Amino acid sequence: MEVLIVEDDPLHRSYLHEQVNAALPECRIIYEACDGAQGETLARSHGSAHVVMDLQMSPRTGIEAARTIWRERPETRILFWSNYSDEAYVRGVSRIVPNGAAYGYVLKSASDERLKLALRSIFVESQCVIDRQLRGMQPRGAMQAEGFTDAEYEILVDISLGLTDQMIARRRGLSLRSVQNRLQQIYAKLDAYPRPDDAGFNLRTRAVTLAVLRKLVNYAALERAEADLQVWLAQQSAKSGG
Amino acid sequence: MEVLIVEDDPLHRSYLHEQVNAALPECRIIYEACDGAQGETLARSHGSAHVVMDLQMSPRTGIEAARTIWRERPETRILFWSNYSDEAYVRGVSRIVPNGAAYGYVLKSASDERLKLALRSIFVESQCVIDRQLRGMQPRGAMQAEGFTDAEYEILVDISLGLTDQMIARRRGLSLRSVQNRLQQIYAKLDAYPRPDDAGFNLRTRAVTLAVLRKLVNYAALERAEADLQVWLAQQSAKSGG
DNA sequence: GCCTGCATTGCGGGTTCCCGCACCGAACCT
DNA sequence: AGGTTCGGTGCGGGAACCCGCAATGCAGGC
Repeated sequence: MEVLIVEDDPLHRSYLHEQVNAALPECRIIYEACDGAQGETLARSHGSAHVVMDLQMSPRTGIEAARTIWRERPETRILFWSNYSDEAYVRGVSRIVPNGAAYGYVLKSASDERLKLALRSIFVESQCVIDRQLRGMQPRGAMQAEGFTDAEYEILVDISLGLTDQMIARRRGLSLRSVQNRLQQIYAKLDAYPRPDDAGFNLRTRAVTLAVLRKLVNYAALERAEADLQVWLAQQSAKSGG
Repeated sequence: MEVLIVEDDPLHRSYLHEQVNAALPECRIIYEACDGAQGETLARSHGSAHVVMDLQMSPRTGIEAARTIWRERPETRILFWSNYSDEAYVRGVSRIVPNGAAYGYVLKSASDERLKLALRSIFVESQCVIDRQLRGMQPRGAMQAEGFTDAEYEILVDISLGLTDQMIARRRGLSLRSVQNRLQQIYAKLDAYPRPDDAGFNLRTRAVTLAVLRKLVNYAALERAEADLQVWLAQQSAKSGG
Protein backbone atom coordinates (compact mmCIF):
# COMPACT_ATOMS: atom_id res chain seq x y z
CA MET A 1 0.00 0.00 0.00
CA GLU A 2 1.09 3.55 -0.74
CA VAL A 3 -0.13 6.71 0.93
CA LEU A 4 0.08 10.32 -0.18
CA ILE A 5 0.23 13.05 2.45
CA VAL A 6 -0.73 16.59 1.45
CA GLU A 7 -0.14 19.10 4.22
CA ASP A 8 1.55 22.48 4.21
CA ASP A 9 2.69 22.62 7.81
CA PRO A 10 5.98 20.69 8.14
CA LEU A 11 5.33 19.72 11.75
CA HIS A 12 1.93 18.32 10.97
CA ARG A 13 3.33 16.63 7.92
CA SER A 14 5.90 14.71 9.90
CA TYR A 15 3.31 13.89 12.53
CA LEU A 16 1.04 12.45 9.85
CA HIS A 17 3.96 10.48 8.47
CA GLU A 18 4.51 8.98 11.89
CA GLN A 19 0.86 8.14 12.44
CA VAL A 20 0.48 6.57 9.02
CA ASN A 21 3.50 4.38 9.71
CA ALA A 22 2.06 3.33 13.05
CA ALA A 23 -1.48 2.70 11.83
CA LEU A 24 -0.63 1.02 8.55
CA PRO A 25 2.44 -1.20 8.91
CA GLU A 26 1.63 -2.68 5.51
CA CYS A 27 2.25 0.73 4.00
CA ARG A 28 5.43 0.57 1.91
CA ILE A 29 5.82 4.08 0.55
CA ILE A 30 4.69 7.47 1.78
CA TYR A 31 4.73 10.42 -0.56
CA GLU A 32 4.51 13.94 0.73
CA ALA A 33 3.29 17.18 -0.82
CA CYS A 34 3.11 20.59 0.77
CA ASP A 35 0.31 22.20 -1.18
CA GLY A 36 -2.72 21.34 -3.28
CA ALA A 37 -1.08 21.68 -6.65
CA GLN A 38 1.86 19.46 -5.77
CA GLY A 39 -0.59 17.01 -4.25
CA GLU A 40 -2.50 16.71 -7.51
CA THR A 41 0.70 16.18 -9.44
CA LEU A 42 1.98 13.44 -7.14
CA ALA A 43 -1.44 11.74 -7.01
CA ARG A 44 -1.53 11.67 -10.79
CA SER A 45 2.03 10.50 -11.37
CA HIS A 46 1.87 7.74 -8.75
CA GLY A 47 -1.77 6.84 -9.22
CA SER A 48 -2.28 7.22 -5.50
CA ALA A 49 -5.34 5.44 -4.14
CA HIS A 50 -4.89 6.60 -0.54
CA VAL A 51 -4.61 10.28 0.29
CA VAL A 52 -4.71 12.14 3.56
CA MET A 53 -4.73 15.88 3.30
CA ASP A 54 -5.28 19.18 4.99
CA LEU A 55 -8.15 21.42 3.86
CA GLN A 56 -6.61 24.84 4.46
CA MET A 57 -3.66 25.34 2.19
CA SER A 58 -2.61 28.06 -0.11
CA PRO A 59 -2.53 28.85 -2.87
CA ARG A 60 -4.49 25.71 -3.79
CA THR A 61 -6.81 24.35 -1.12
CA GLY A 62 -7.47 20.74 -0.25
CA ILE A 63 -10.98 20.92 -1.67
CA GLU A 64 -9.74 21.97 -5.07
CA ALA A 65 -7.06 19.31 -5.05
CA ALA A 66 -9.56 16.65 -3.99
CA ARG A 67 -11.95 17.68 -6.74
CA THR A 68 -9.42 17.19 -9.50
CA ILE A 69 -8.10 13.98 -7.95
CA TRP A 70 -11.57 12.53 -7.72
CA ARG A 71 -12.42 13.71 -11.23
CA GLU A 72 -9.53 11.67 -12.58
CA ARG A 73 -9.98 8.68 -10.27
CA PRO A 74 -13.28 8.62 -8.37
CA GLU A 75 -12.39 5.54 -6.34
CA THR A 76 -9.54 7.33 -4.57
CA ARG A 77 -9.90 7.29 -0.81
CA ILE A 78 -9.28 10.61 0.82
CA LEU A 79 -9.05 11.47 4.48
CA PHE A 80 -9.45 15.17 5.20
CA TRP A 81 -7.63 16.31 8.30
CA SER A 82 -8.63 19.80 9.27
CA ASN A 83 -8.56 22.29 12.10
CA TYR A 84 -12.13 23.45 11.73
CA SER A 85 -15.61 22.04 11.96
CA ASP A 86 -17.34 24.88 10.08
CA GLU A 87 -20.48 23.85 8.27
CA ALA A 88 -19.07 25.66 5.25
CA TYR A 89 -16.19 23.19 5.02
CA VAL A 90 -18.43 20.18 5.53
CA ARG A 91 -20.72 21.36 2.77
CA GLY A 92 -17.76 22.10 0.57
CA VAL A 93 -16.45 18.58 0.98
CA SER A 94 -19.75 16.76 0.67
CA ARG A 95 -20.44 18.72 -2.51
CA ILE A 96 -17.53 17.09 -4.31
CA VAL A 97 -17.55 13.53 -2.97
CA PRO A 98 -18.19 11.18 -5.91
CA ASN A 99 -21.03 8.73 -5.50
CA GLY A 100 -19.99 5.79 -3.37
CA ALA A 101 -16.48 7.03 -2.70
CA ALA A 102 -14.87 6.29 0.66
CA TYR A 103 -13.68 9.36 2.47
CA GLY A 104 -13.23 10.73 5.95
CA TYR A 105 -13.16 14.00 7.86
CA VAL A 106 -11.20 14.10 11.08
CA LEU A 107 -10.33 17.13 13.16
CA LYS A 108 -6.75 17.89 14.04
CA SER A 109 -7.76 18.05 17.65
CA ALA A 110 -8.67 14.36 17.60
CA SER A 111 -6.53 11.92 19.54
CA ASP A 112 -3.81 9.80 17.98
CA GLU A 113 -6.05 6.80 18.48
CA ARG A 114 -8.93 8.27 16.57
CA LEU A 115 -6.71 9.34 13.71
CA LYS A 116 -5.17 5.89 13.42
CA LEU A 117 -8.58 4.25 13.58
CA ALA A 118 -9.82 6.53 10.80
CA LEU A 119 -6.80 5.70 8.67
CA ARG A 120 -7.46 1.97 8.94
CA SER A 121 -11.22 2.30 8.47
CA ILE A 122 -10.94 4.32 5.30
CA PHE A 123 -7.87 2.86 3.64
CA VAL A 124 -8.33 -0.78 4.62
CA GLU A 125 -12.06 -1.21 5.07
CA SER A 126 -13.18 1.47 2.58
CA GLN A 127 -15.50 2.88 5.15
CA CYS A 128 -16.52 6.51 5.58
CA VAL A 129 -15.49 8.14 8.84
CA ILE A 130 -16.87 11.52 9.86
CA ASP A 131 -15.76 13.08 13.11
CA ARG A 132 -18.46 13.09 15.78
CA GLN A 133 -18.27 16.85 16.17
CA LEU A 134 -19.44 17.26 12.60
CA ARG A 135 -22.60 15.29 13.13
CA GLY A 136 -25.67 17.40 13.45
CA MET A 137 -24.97 19.53 10.40
CA GLN A 138 -25.97 16.99 7.81
CA PRO A 139 -26.95 18.69 4.56
CA ARG A 140 -29.30 15.80 3.90
CA GLY A 141 -31.73 15.08 6.67
CA ALA A 142 -33.31 16.86 9.60
CA MET A 143 -34.05 20.46 8.67
CA GLN A 144 -35.23 22.40 11.69
CA ALA A 145 -34.83 26.11 12.09
CA GLU A 146 -31.11 25.76 11.62
CA GLY A 147 -31.04 23.36 8.69
CA PHE A 148 -30.73 24.87 5.25
CA THR A 149 -32.01 23.39 2.04
CA ASP A 150 -29.48 23.26 -0.76
CA ALA A 151 -31.62 25.78 -2.60
CA GLU A 152 -31.66 28.11 0.35
CA TYR A 153 -27.97 27.72 0.94
CA GLU A 154 -27.36 28.63 -2.68
CA ILE A 155 -29.25 31.90 -2.25
CA LEU A 156 -27.51 32.55 1.05
CA VAL A 157 -24.19 32.36 -0.70
CA ASP A 158 -25.48 34.62 -3.47
CA ILE A 159 -26.39 37.43 -1.12
CA SER A 160 -23.12 36.87 0.71
CA LEU A 161 -21.43 37.62 -2.58
CA GLY A 162 -23.33 40.89 -2.71
CA LEU A 163 -25.64 40.01 -5.58
CA THR A 164 -28.82 41.91 -6.25
CA ASP A 165 -32.24 40.28 -6.02
CA GLN A 166 -32.64 40.60 -9.75
CA MET A 167 -29.23 39.13 -10.41
CA ILE A 168 -29.96 36.14 -8.20
CA ALA A 169 -33.26 35.66 -10.00
CA ARG A 170 -31.53 35.65 -13.36
CA ARG A 171 -28.74 33.37 -12.19
CA ARG A 172 -30.99 30.80 -10.55
CA GLY A 173 -33.81 30.97 -13.07
CA LEU A 174 -36.41 32.29 -10.64
CA SER A 175 -38.73 35.23 -10.54
CA LEU A 176 -37.79 38.23 -8.48
CA ARG A 177 -40.53 37.50 -5.99
CA SER A 178 -39.42 33.91 -5.48
CA VAL A 179 -35.97 35.07 -4.60
CA GLN A 180 -37.43 37.43 -2.04
CA ASN A 181 -39.53 34.62 -0.59
CA ARG A 182 -36.45 32.47 -0.23
CA LEU A 183 -34.72 35.38 1.43
CA GLN A 184 -37.49 35.66 3.98
CA GLN A 185 -37.10 32.00 4.87
CA ILE A 186 -33.38 32.51 5.24
CA TYR A 187 -33.92 35.51 7.49
CA ALA A 188 -36.30 33.47 9.61
CA LYS A 189 -33.96 30.50 9.93
CA LEU A 190 -31.06 32.75 10.82
CA ASP A 191 -33.27 34.46 13.37
CA ALA A 192 -32.38 37.79 11.82
CA TYR A 193 -35.75 39.43 12.38
CA PRO A 194 -35.81 42.26 14.89
CA ARG A 195 -36.99 41.37 18.38
CA PRO A 196 -39.83 43.38 19.88
CA ASP A 197 -37.57 46.07 21.34
CA ASP A 198 -34.28 46.10 19.47
CA ALA A 199 -34.03 47.50 15.99
CA GLY A 200 -31.59 49.00 13.56
CA PHE A 201 -30.31 46.14 11.45
CA ASN A 202 -30.13 46.01 7.72
CA LEU A 203 -31.72 42.61 7.27
CA ARG A 204 -29.84 41.60 4.17
CA THR A 205 -26.41 42.46 5.44
CA ARG A 206 -27.20 41.20 8.91
CA ALA A 207 -28.07 37.83 7.46
CA VAL A 208 -24.62 37.62 5.92
CA THR A 209 -23.04 38.55 9.23
CA LEU A 210 -24.99 35.91 11.08
CA ALA A 211 -24.13 33.32 8.49
CA VAL A 212 -20.46 34.07 8.99
CA LEU A 213 -20.72 34.12 12.77
CA ARG A 214 -22.48 30.75 12.72
CA LYS A 215 -19.83 29.41 10.33
CA LEU A 216 -22.32 28.60 7.62
CA VAL A 217 -20.05 30.46 5.25
CA ASN A 218 -16.39 31.27 5.68
CA TYR A 219 -13.53 32.71 3.72
CA ALA A 220 -12.87 29.56 1.73
CA ALA A 221 -16.52 29.16 0.75
CA LEU A 222 -16.74 32.81 -0.29
CA GLU A 223 -13.60 32.58 -2.36
CA ARG A 224 -14.87 29.51 -4.17
CA ALA A 225 -18.29 31.06 -4.75
CA GLU A 226 -16.72 34.26 -6.03
CA ALA A 227 -14.70 32.31 -8.57
CA ASP A 228 -17.84 30.50 -9.75
CA LEU A 229 -19.62 33.82 -9.99
CA GLN A 230 -16.91 35.33 -12.16
CA VAL A 231 -17.17 32.39 -14.54
CA TRP A 232 -20.91 32.85 -14.78
CA LEU A 233 -20.57 36.58 -15.34
CA ALA A 234 -18.15 35.97 -18.17
CA GLN A 235 -20.58 33.54 -19.79
CA GLN A 236 -23.39 36.02 -19.43
CA SER A 237 -21.56 38.87 -21.06
CA ALA A 238 -20.38 36.56 -23.83
CA LYS A 239 -23.96 35.46 -24.43
CA SER A 240 -25.40 38.94 -24.49
CA GLY A 241 -22.43 40.25 -26.46
CA GLY A 242 -22.62 37.50 -29.14
CA MET B 1 14.63 34.44 32.48
CA GLU B 2 11.24 32.73 32.26
CA VAL B 3 9.06 32.33 29.20
CA LEU B 4 5.38 31.52 28.90
CA ILE B 5 4.16 29.69 25.81
CA VAL B 6 0.47 29.89 24.90
CA GLU B 7 -0.46 27.67 21.98
CA ASP B 8 -3.30 25.20 21.51
CA ASP B 9 -1.68 22.88 19.02
CA PRO B 10 0.51 20.38 20.91
CA LEU B 11 2.93 19.95 18.03
CA HIS B 12 3.48 23.65 17.65
CA ARG B 13 3.76 23.96 21.39
CA SER B 14 6.59 21.52 21.62
CA TYR B 15 8.24 23.11 18.60
CA LEU B 16 8.10 26.49 20.33
CA HIS B 17 9.52 24.93 23.46
CA GLU B 18 12.44 23.64 21.44
CA GLN B 19 13.06 26.95 19.68
CA VAL B 20 12.90 28.94 22.90
CA ASN B 21 15.44 26.64 24.46
CA ALA B 22 17.72 26.99 21.47
CA ALA B 23 17.39 30.76 21.12
CA LEU B 24 17.51 31.64 24.82
CA PRO B 25 19.92 29.40 26.70
CA GLU B 26 19.65 31.76 29.66
CA CYS B 27 15.99 30.80 29.96
CA ARG B 28 15.52 28.75 33.11
CA ILE B 29 11.83 27.91 33.12
CA ILE B 30 9.27 27.53 30.38
CA TYR B 31 5.57 27.49 31.23
CA GLU B 32 3.01 26.23 28.77
CA ALA B 33 -0.67 26.96 28.36
CA CYS B 34 -2.99 25.58 25.71
CA ASP B 35 -5.59 28.32 25.46
CA GLY B 36 -6.06 32.01 26.17
CA ALA B 37 -7.74 31.65 29.55
CA GLN B 38 -5.06 29.36 30.92
CA GLY B 39 -2.44 31.69 29.48
CA GLU B 40 -3.84 34.64 31.43
CA THR B 41 -3.90 32.62 34.62
CA LEU B 42 -0.32 31.45 34.29
CA ALA B 43 0.90 34.91 33.29
CA ARG B 44 -0.74 36.35 36.36
CA SER B 45 0.40 33.74 38.84
CA HIS B 46 4.01 33.71 37.63
CA GLY B 47 4.23 37.36 36.75
CA SER B 48 5.53 36.41 33.32
CA ALA B 49 7.40 39.15 31.51
CA HIS B 50 8.03 37.14 28.34
CA VAL B 51 5.17 35.56 26.43
CA VAL B 52 4.98 33.94 23.03
CA MET B 53 1.53 33.00 21.86
CA ASP B 54 -0.70 31.96 19.02
CA LEU B 55 -3.48 34.28 17.86
CA GLN B 56 -6.08 31.73 16.82
CA MET B 57 -7.22 29.76 19.82
CA SER B 58 -10.58 28.87 21.16
CA PRO B 59 -12.49 29.58 23.17
CA ARG B 60 -10.33 32.54 24.20
CA THR B 61 -8.17 34.04 21.47
CA GLY B 62 -4.65 35.34 21.78
CA ILE B 63 -5.81 38.92 21.32
CA GLU B 64 -8.15 38.73 24.26
CA ALA B 65 -5.51 37.10 26.42
CA ALA B 66 -2.92 39.70 25.41
CA ARG B 67 -5.31 42.51 26.22
CA THR B 68 -5.86 41.38 29.78
CA ILE B 69 -2.18 40.57 30.27
CA TRP B 70 -1.16 43.99 29.06
CA ARG B 71 -3.85 45.64 31.13
CA GLU B 72 -2.34 44.13 34.25
CA ARG B 73 1.29 44.56 33.26
CA PRO B 74 1.87 46.83 30.27
CA GLU B 75 5.60 46.17 30.14
CA THR B 76 5.08 42.50 29.31
CA ARG B 77 6.79 41.50 26.07
CA ILE B 78 4.63 39.43 23.81
CA LEU B 79 5.54 37.67 20.60
CA PHE B 80 2.54 36.72 18.47
CA TRP B 81 3.10 33.68 16.32
CA SER B 82 0.34 33.24 13.80
CA ASN B 83 -0.58 31.44 10.62
CA TYR B 84 -2.14 34.41 8.90
CA SER B 85 -1.15 37.85 7.70
CA ASP B 86 -4.70 39.23 7.43
CA GLU B 87 -4.94 42.96 7.90
CA ALA B 88 -7.76 42.25 10.33
CA TYR B 89 -5.35 40.51 12.69
CA VAL B 90 -2.69 43.17 12.37
CA ARG B 91 -5.21 45.86 13.19
CA GLY B 92 -6.55 43.80 16.04
CA VAL B 93 -3.10 43.50 17.55
CA SER B 94 -1.97 47.07 17.01
CA ARG B 95 -5.21 48.27 18.60
CA ILE B 96 -4.26 46.77 21.94
CA VAL B 97 -0.51 47.32 22.13
CA PRO B 98 0.22 49.60 25.09
CA ASN B 99 2.29 52.68 24.39
CA GLY B 100 5.95 51.81 24.21
CA ALA B 101 5.51 48.10 24.76
CA ALA B 102 7.84 45.68 23.00
CA TYR B 103 6.04 43.10 20.94
CA GLY B 104 6.43 41.05 17.80
CA TYR B 105 4.39 39.41 15.07
CA VAL B 106 5.95 36.47 13.27
CA LEU B 107 4.28 34.12 10.85
CA LYS B 108 4.37 30.39 11.45
CA SER B 109 5.75 29.95 7.97
CA ALA B 110 8.89 31.83 8.96
CA SER B 111 12.15 29.91 9.20
CA ASP B 112 13.61 28.65 12.47
CA GLU B 113 16.27 31.31 12.15
CA ARG B 114 13.82 34.15 11.91
CA LEU B 115 11.82 32.89 14.85
CA LYS B 116 14.90 32.58 17.01
CA LEU B 117 16.09 36.02 15.98
CA ALA B 118 12.71 37.49 16.87
CA LEU B 119 12.77 35.79 20.26
CA ARG B 120 16.13 37.33 21.09
CA SER B 121 15.26 40.76 19.70
CA ILE B 122 12.07 41.07 21.70
CA PHE B 123 12.93 39.33 24.95
CA VAL B 124 16.54 40.41 25.26
CA GLU B 125 16.74 43.70 23.39
CA SER B 126 13.16 44.86 23.96
CA GLN B 127 12.83 45.60 20.31
CA CYS B 128 9.69 45.33 18.18
CA VAL B 129 9.80 42.79 15.37
CA ILE B 130 7.12 42.71 12.70
CA ASP B 131 7.30 40.13 9.96
CA ARG B 132 8.22 41.58 6.59
CA GLN B 133 5.09 40.21 4.97
CA LEU B 134 3.00 42.40 7.22
CA ARG B 135 4.68 45.61 6.16
CA GLY B 136 2.63 47.65 3.78
CA MET B 137 -0.59 47.44 5.76
CA GLN B 138 0.34 49.94 8.43
CA PRO B 139 -2.74 51.57 9.92
CA ARG B 140 -0.71 54.73 10.44
CA GLY B 141 0.94 56.10 7.37
CA ALA B 142 0.51 55.88 3.64
CA MET B 143 -3.18 55.84 2.76
CA GLN B 144 -3.71 55.37 -0.93
CA ALA B 145 -6.75 53.77 -2.48
CA GLU B 146 -6.26 50.68 -0.34
CA GLY B 147 -5.43 52.32 2.97
CA PHE B 148 -8.30 52.85 5.36
CA THR B 149 -8.57 55.57 7.95
CA ASP B 150 -9.42 54.35 11.41
CA ALA B 151 -12.72 56.21 11.07
CA GLU B 152 -13.46 54.49 7.78
CA TYR B 153 -12.46 51.12 9.10
CA GLU B 154 -14.83 51.62 12.00
CA ILE B 155 -17.74 52.21 9.63
CA LEU B 156 -16.65 49.30 7.49
CA VAL B 157 -16.92 47.03 10.49
CA ASP B 158 -20.29 48.52 11.36
CA ILE B 159 -21.84 47.69 8.02
CA SER B 160 -20.18 44.28 8.18
CA LEU B 161 -22.14 43.75 11.37
CA GLY B 162 -25.30 44.55 9.45
CA LEU B 163 -26.04 47.89 11.07
CA THR B 164 -28.36 50.42 9.51
CA ASP B 165 -27.12 53.86 8.40
CA GLN B 166 -29.14 55.44 11.15
CA MET B 167 -27.79 53.08 13.74
CA ILE B 168 -24.22 53.78 12.69
CA ALA B 169 -24.92 57.50 12.86
CA ARG B 170 -26.25 57.17 16.38
CA ARG B 171 -23.42 54.92 17.49
CA ARG B 172 -20.64 57.06 16.07
CA GLY B 173 -22.20 60.42 16.83
CA LEU B 174 -22.57 61.49 13.20
CA SER B 175 -25.40 62.70 11.05
CA LEU B 176 -27.04 60.26 8.68
CA ARG B 177 -25.57 62.03 5.69
CA SER B 178 -22.05 61.87 7.05
CA VAL B 179 -22.30 58.15 7.46
CA GLN B 180 -23.40 57.86 3.86
CA ASN B 181 -20.48 59.99 2.76
CA ARG B 182 -18.08 57.72 4.58
CA LEU B 183 -19.76 54.77 2.94
CA GLN B 184 -19.16 56.24 -0.49
CA GLN B 185 -15.47 56.60 0.29
CA ILE B 186 -15.37 53.03 1.46
CA TYR B 187 -17.08 51.84 -1.70
CA ALA B 188 -14.58 53.77 -3.76
CA LYS B 189 -11.55 52.42 -1.92
CA LEU B 190 -12.84 48.89 -2.16
CA ASP B 191 -13.46 49.45 -5.85
CA ALA B 192 -17.03 48.27 -5.38
CA TYR B 193 -18.57 50.59 -7.94
CA PRO B 194 -19.96 48.92 -11.05
CA ARG B 195 -17.76 48.98 -14.10
CA PRO B 196 -19.17 50.42 -17.32
CA ASP B 197 -20.68 47.14 -18.50
CA ASP B 198 -21.20 44.87 -15.52
CA ALA B 199 -23.95 45.52 -13.03
CA GLY B 200 -26.11 43.79 -10.49
CA PHE B 201 -24.37 44.19 -7.16
CA ASN B 202 -25.89 45.38 -3.96
CA LEU B 203 -23.25 47.93 -3.09
CA ARG B 204 -23.53 47.65 0.66
CA THR B 205 -23.39 43.89 0.83
CA ARG B 206 -20.79 43.72 -1.91
CA ALA B 207 -18.55 45.98 0.10
CA VAL B 208 -18.67 43.52 2.98
CA THR B 209 -17.86 40.66 0.64
CA LEU B 210 -14.88 42.48 -0.82
CA ALA B 211 -13.65 43.39 2.65
CA VAL B 212 -13.70 39.73 3.60
CA LEU B 213 -12.09 38.59 0.37
CA ARG B 214 -9.30 41.15 0.85
CA LYS B 215 -8.91 40.03 4.44
CA LEU B 216 -9.65 43.45 5.86
CA VAL B 217 -12.12 41.76 8.16
CA ASN B 218 -12.27 38.12 9.13
CA TYR B 219 -14.13 35.88 11.49
CA ALA B 220 -12.14 36.90 14.55
CA ALA B 221 -12.62 40.61 13.87
CA LEU B 222 -16.34 40.13 13.31
CA GLU B 223 -16.73 38.15 16.49
CA ARG B 224 -14.95 40.80 18.50
CA ALA B 225 -16.95 43.61 16.91
CA GLU B 226 -20.20 41.76 17.49
CA ALA B 227 -19.39 41.43 21.18
CA ASP B 228 -18.64 45.17 21.40
CA LEU B 229 -21.89 45.87 19.61
CA GLN B 230 -23.92 43.81 22.05
CA VAL B 231 -22.40 45.72 24.95
CA TRP B 232 -23.31 49.02 23.31
CA LEU B 233 -26.83 47.84 22.57
CA ALA B 234 -27.31 46.88 26.20
CA GLN B 235 -26.13 50.32 27.32
CA GLN B 236 -28.48 51.97 24.88
CA SER B 237 -31.56 50.10 26.01
CA ALA B 238 -30.60 50.70 29.65
CA LYS B 239 -30.27 54.41 28.93
CA SER B 240 -33.58 54.69 27.13
CA GLY B 241 -35.29 52.34 29.58
CA GLY B 242 -34.07 54.20 32.71
C1' DG C 1 -63.36 15.04 -8.53
C1' DC C 2 -62.14 17.96 -4.58
C1' DC C 3 -59.51 19.58 -1.02
C1' DT C 4 -55.06 20.59 1.27
C1' DG C 5 -50.27 21.83 1.31
C1' DC C 6 -46.40 23.78 -0.88
C1' DA C 7 -43.73 26.52 -4.06
C1' DT C 8 -44.02 30.20 -7.41
C1' DT C 9 -45.47 34.62 -9.13
C1' DG C 10 -47.58 39.47 -9.61
C1' DC C 11 -48.97 43.82 -7.33
C1' DG C 12 -48.65 47.64 -4.33
C1' DG C 13 -46.78 50.34 -0.87
C1' DG C 14 -43.75 51.59 2.96
C1' DT C 15 -38.91 51.83 4.13
C1' DT C 16 -34.08 52.18 3.48
C1' DC C 17 -30.34 53.08 0.68
C1' DC C 18 -27.43 55.67 -2.78
C1' DC C 19 -25.97 59.93 -4.23
C1' DG C 20 -25.86 64.66 -6.74
C1' DC C 21 -26.16 69.33 -5.23
C1' DA C 22 -25.57 73.09 -2.21
C1' DC C 23 -24.15 75.14 2.22
C1' DC C 24 -21.36 75.66 6.29
C1' DG C 25 -17.42 75.91 9.52
C1' DA C 26 -12.57 74.94 10.69
C1' DA C 27 -7.93 74.75 9.39
C1' DC C 28 -4.33 75.93 6.60
C1' DC C 29 -1.94 78.59 3.10
C1' DT C 30 -0.46 83.12 0.65
C1' DA D 1 -8.14 89.39 4.96
C1' DG D 2 -9.18 86.41 1.02
C1' DG D 3 -8.90 81.86 -0.90
C1' DT D 4 -8.77 76.88 -0.72
C1' DT D 5 -9.34 72.40 0.97
C1' DC D 6 -11.63 69.11 3.70
C1' DG D 7 -15.11 67.08 6.49
C1' DG D 8 -19.83 67.41 8.15
C1' DT D 9 -24.78 68.50 7.16
C1' DG D 10 -29.57 69.15 4.86
C1' DC D 11 -32.62 68.30 0.80
C1' DG D 12 -34.61 65.72 -2.73
C1' DG D 13 -35.27 62.05 -5.87
C1' DG D 14 -34.56 57.59 -8.06
C1' DA D 15 -33.63 52.82 -7.10
C1' DA D 16 -33.53 48.69 -4.49
C1' DC D 17 -35.33 46.19 -0.81
C1' DC D 18 -38.87 44.05 2.46
C1' DC D 19 -43.18 42.06 2.73
C1' DG D 20 -48.50 41.44 3.14
C1' DC D 21 -51.97 39.94 0.09
C1' DA D 22 -53.91 37.32 -3.48
C1' DA D 23 -53.81 34.19 -7.57
C1' DT D 24 -51.76 30.27 -9.88
C1' DG D 25 -49.95 25.46 -10.75
C1' DC D 26 -48.80 21.01 -9.12
C1' DA D 27 -48.20 17.12 -5.87
C1' DG D 28 -50.72 13.71 -3.03
C1' DG D 29 -54.88 11.94 0.01
C1' DC D 30 -59.98 11.51 0.75
